[in-house]
Amino acid sequence: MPSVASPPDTIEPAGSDQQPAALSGRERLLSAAVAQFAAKGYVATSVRDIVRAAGVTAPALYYHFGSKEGLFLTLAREAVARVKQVRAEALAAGGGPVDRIRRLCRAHATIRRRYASLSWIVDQILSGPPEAAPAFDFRGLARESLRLFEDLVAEGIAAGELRGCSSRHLALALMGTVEVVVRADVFGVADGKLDESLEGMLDLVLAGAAPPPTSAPVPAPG
Amino acid sequence: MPSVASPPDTIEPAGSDQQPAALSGRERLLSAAVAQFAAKGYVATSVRDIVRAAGVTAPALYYHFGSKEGLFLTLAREAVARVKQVRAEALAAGGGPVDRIRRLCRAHATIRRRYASLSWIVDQILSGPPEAAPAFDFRGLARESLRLFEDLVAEGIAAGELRGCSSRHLALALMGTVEVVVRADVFGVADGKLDESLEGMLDLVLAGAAPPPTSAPVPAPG
DNA sequence: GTCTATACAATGATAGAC
DNA sequence: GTCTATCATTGTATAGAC
Repeated sequence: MPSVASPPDTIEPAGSDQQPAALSGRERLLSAAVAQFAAKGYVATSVRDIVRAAGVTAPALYYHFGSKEGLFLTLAREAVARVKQVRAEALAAGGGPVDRIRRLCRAHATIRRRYASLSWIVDQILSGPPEAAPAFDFRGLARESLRLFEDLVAEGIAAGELRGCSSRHLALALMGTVEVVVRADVFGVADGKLDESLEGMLDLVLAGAAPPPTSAPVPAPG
Repeated sequence: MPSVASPPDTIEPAGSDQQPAALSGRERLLSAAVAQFAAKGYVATSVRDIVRAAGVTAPALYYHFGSKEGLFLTLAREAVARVKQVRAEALAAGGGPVDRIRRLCRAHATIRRRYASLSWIVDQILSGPPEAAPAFDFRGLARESLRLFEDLVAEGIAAGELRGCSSRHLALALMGTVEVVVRADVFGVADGKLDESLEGMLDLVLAGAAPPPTSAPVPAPG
């Protein structure tokens, strides 16, 4: 019974691309597939490419995953699981709504950089319409994220940490912030400046939603 | 001598997908290719798909563009030209720095929705790394856009329309705003609300960079 | 669970007639 | 400038031995 993510880091081990021969064929296939899909896209990656990189032969792939698409879907499910996990962790840490908003942004940005290959694969499907890859509902994940931000914003408004504004608009702006940091290399932003850029953008966006400096501030309800 | 974009709207005519039989084979090929590339991605689109949709045969494609890649590059060059043109128009209209910033954002968002297919093809190459499509330097275009926003922001700060803040960070936040509007469908935002969303987000982000309401405001230098 | 060997469809591209 | 016919290659996938 195939269960994903049992080994600590099947997918995308830190750094180089050699695979410890100790890994099973199945694991080597998963690992090789992320790299190949990310580098060339789903369609452009052939089964031959994957099995060669994994050091196994084609029938091994079909034995474990049934098809190229099956392998992809396994990867996709793992990606979703990781996002949900990171989300939960970021929220569990507590703090005020704005603190949690910032943490959630950082968490999103971090996981998308840490698992850049997986993340790109997801993007491929999200932005790119059908047939570019097997059907998989990543949109649900995106909508969930937006909803999460909206709820946090609403909470922040209720708590007086944010001024009354459209929670939808602020939530979208926050997601845009994360989006742009993740694709920052496209704009020529140095890797070392990504954290700084994210914080700077968050400062700006959240400043736009800061409550007006009234003479009688509302520190906490009640 | 192949020259692109001579006819008013070779690429992506409004609405449906029928092609007026009056168009030349070359034009029909271009038009069909955008649609197909956008729908399935570069690699997943076969030469046969394109020529069938264009109502011509394979040798016609090779006669005009030399290869599938050549056809793609022709499209890519046209996309870049359109972006530069729209940019120029948005800036030429004059007004204060903040006005031009807003116009530039709207222009970016509009053109990317108007030429959604072309735009998606560009994204495919921008976000997705090599081999997913022929090499083409769209990054230069993205960097140019960022630079443009930075300059406008700097100008806005100098003019007192914006408070002193990192022009890089504000520029990135603005690009994120556009980015998120373009991909708004991913988050389940209704098409009819895109304009409203963009304006709302711009209000928020620009509010975060608004100059402090000093007792002695600085309406204009000198 | 992994291999060798192979089936068979689809691909990008071309030769040469008109 | 467009066609018919075709090539070599690569694609996904499988049968059957070990």
